[in-house]
Amino acid sequence: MGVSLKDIAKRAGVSVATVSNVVNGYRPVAEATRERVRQAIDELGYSPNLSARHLRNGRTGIIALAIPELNNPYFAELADAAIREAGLHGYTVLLDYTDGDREKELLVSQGFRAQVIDGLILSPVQLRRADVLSRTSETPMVLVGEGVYNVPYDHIAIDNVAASVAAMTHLLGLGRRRIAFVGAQSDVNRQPAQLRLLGYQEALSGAGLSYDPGLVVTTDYFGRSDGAAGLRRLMALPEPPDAVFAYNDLIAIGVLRAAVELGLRVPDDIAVVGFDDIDEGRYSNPTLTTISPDKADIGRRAVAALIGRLDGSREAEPEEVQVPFELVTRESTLGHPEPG
Amino acid sequence: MGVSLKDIAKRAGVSVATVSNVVNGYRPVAEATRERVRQAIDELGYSPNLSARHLRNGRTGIIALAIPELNNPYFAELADAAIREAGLHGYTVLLDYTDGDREKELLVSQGFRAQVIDGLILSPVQLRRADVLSRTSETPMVLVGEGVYNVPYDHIAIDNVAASVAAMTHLLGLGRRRIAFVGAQSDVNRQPAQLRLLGYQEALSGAGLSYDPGLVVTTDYFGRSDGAAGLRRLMALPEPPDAVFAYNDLIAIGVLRAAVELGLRVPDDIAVVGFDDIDEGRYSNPTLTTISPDKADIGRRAVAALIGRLDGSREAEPEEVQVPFELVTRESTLGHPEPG
DNA sequence: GTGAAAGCGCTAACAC
DNA sequence: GTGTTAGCGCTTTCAC
Repeated sequence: MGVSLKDIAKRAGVSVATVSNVVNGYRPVAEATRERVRQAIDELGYSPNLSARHLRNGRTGIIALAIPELNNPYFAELADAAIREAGLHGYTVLLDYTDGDREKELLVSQGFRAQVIDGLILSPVQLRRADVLSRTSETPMVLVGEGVYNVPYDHIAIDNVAASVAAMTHLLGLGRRRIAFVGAQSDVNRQPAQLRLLGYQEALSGAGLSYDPGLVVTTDYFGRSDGAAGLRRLMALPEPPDAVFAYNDLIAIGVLRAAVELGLRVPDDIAVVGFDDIDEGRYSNPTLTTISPDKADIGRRAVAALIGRLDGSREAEPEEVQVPFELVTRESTLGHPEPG
Repeated sequence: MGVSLKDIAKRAGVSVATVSNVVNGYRPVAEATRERVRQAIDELGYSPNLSARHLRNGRTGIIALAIPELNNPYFAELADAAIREAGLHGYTVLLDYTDGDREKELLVSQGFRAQVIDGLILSPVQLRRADVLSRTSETPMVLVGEGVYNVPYDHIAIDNVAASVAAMTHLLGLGRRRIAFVGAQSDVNRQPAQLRLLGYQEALSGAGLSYDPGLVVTTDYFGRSDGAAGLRRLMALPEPPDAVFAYNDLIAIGVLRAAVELGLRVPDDIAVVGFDDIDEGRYSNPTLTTISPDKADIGRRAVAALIGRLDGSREAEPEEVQVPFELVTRESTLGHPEPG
């Protein structure tokens, strides 16, 4: 199985306990002894067997990040940040997929994998508040995103309602009056969609506009194709919209694409705002105005909070951590710059 | 530490060996006994401790997938497929980042993490053949992508030269004669870029065209911004190109964006072909003609090959597995359909 | 400052 | 078909 503590101990002429102490530094070891052990380790090329260590002390050094999917650049960026931050603390990240499926989210939160991981960061999509409250697993957990509020777990997210209002205010300020929302979910438990829709409604009523349910498009999922299909439906209305606020950037990009296919000019005929600020929107034609949550910050804070719980340095009550966001204005609402 | 085999054994009134056999099914167990054990497991909520199992049999059930980055949708899709396939076989995937950095690729291939993982799938970018040949780690490894050839490891990839020729043949067939290549790498060790460039050159000479090094743009990396910068440089030439073959889709999308900014019509003024067939290219404006490797197949086969090595079912000599590819033609070479 | 030894939970060889 | 037990590599308590 490779080199073990015992091998080193034999080589250095000391006990395994001493080698362990050199490796971990829990107890002082005489300088000369330490040196001999060091040398033996170098010569034999020892590295600790993590399974044995875990079996002993109940830790694996692995945390799980459970997200709906990786194909969505938003989660890819989030995962990226989380993995880097975890690495800084000596933790390894295991990615888990939920497919945005309630059963899988439940499974993950209930401690499927609990034997392998020290803690869990979950980005729930369908999970209900009651599901979280009735969780029995003792594995520390941190929530990210909009899934669930008011539960006894650290929760890292932006203020979705405020962000949506900001997006809408921008559109309203540009004089748009028939603003559609694409990406509502038929499933009432798809929380994030609810919050963004709420912001949409608040902004409308704040501007003295009435809420027209016909302008709210429900989608099955939140991909590019959903956005494209959404715009097609909207443009078939007797009174089509002059702007779209999309649940996320992927949907918005689908809208942009459908606009081209329908021969519409963006933003002249229809302005578009997305949500997430994925890289793709910086190079789309036209470029995409969007809400930019600080994704790296979310990943970092989630990992930091979880590790704080793991090592006991974070003992305060679970916290709702709000991460900053920004409205990034680009061509899909402001128009193209002069070519050249 | 949670429920152990011993707890179940006590509850069911049998030995731990029997419980183990019920759980793992290595040896037959009488139906009645099995039932009692099953019940005890359900009541107490047992799940095996993987660290202990690993300590015993030297397996963790975890394989690592080391890729340059997740932000690139190509790798996100690949990872997605690999993770799903691994799950089917009861394996969990640990994602590792190399940042396309030779040092990190070396570290990974040399068995950093070796204690945690049973095997490794590596997508090398900078690693040299000699690096791979001098590898000492005994952790089974499978290579994916174009990094390195002729090494004693299973290697899953498409035929990059043939794919590049296919892309070029398409452009040549459309009558393009000044075709640029964007995404060559100054570092000669960036293998994939070399192969695609080779295909580019072969196709040119096959068409009786001379190779103009001025039409080959070297980029630092292979992102959207590199593509945009590349096109700007090309269009500043005295004799600008009438087509671009991009090293990958991200670069191609940067090219599409820069074309808009420069006031060029695609494909009328300049046709564009990418490589990878990421989702993004299906919804870009214009949509992107590209080479479509079967990414899911690559992920699946890599995992299957690795697991075959792990469980001993794959004993043949290491193999170069060629995965099919396809040329997908879209608007960036064929032009827009009529709006409506 | 150092060593001996127990035991974490599991599998597999061996005995019955 | 079932039970007993050694031992995987490690940390940690208790002695010295």
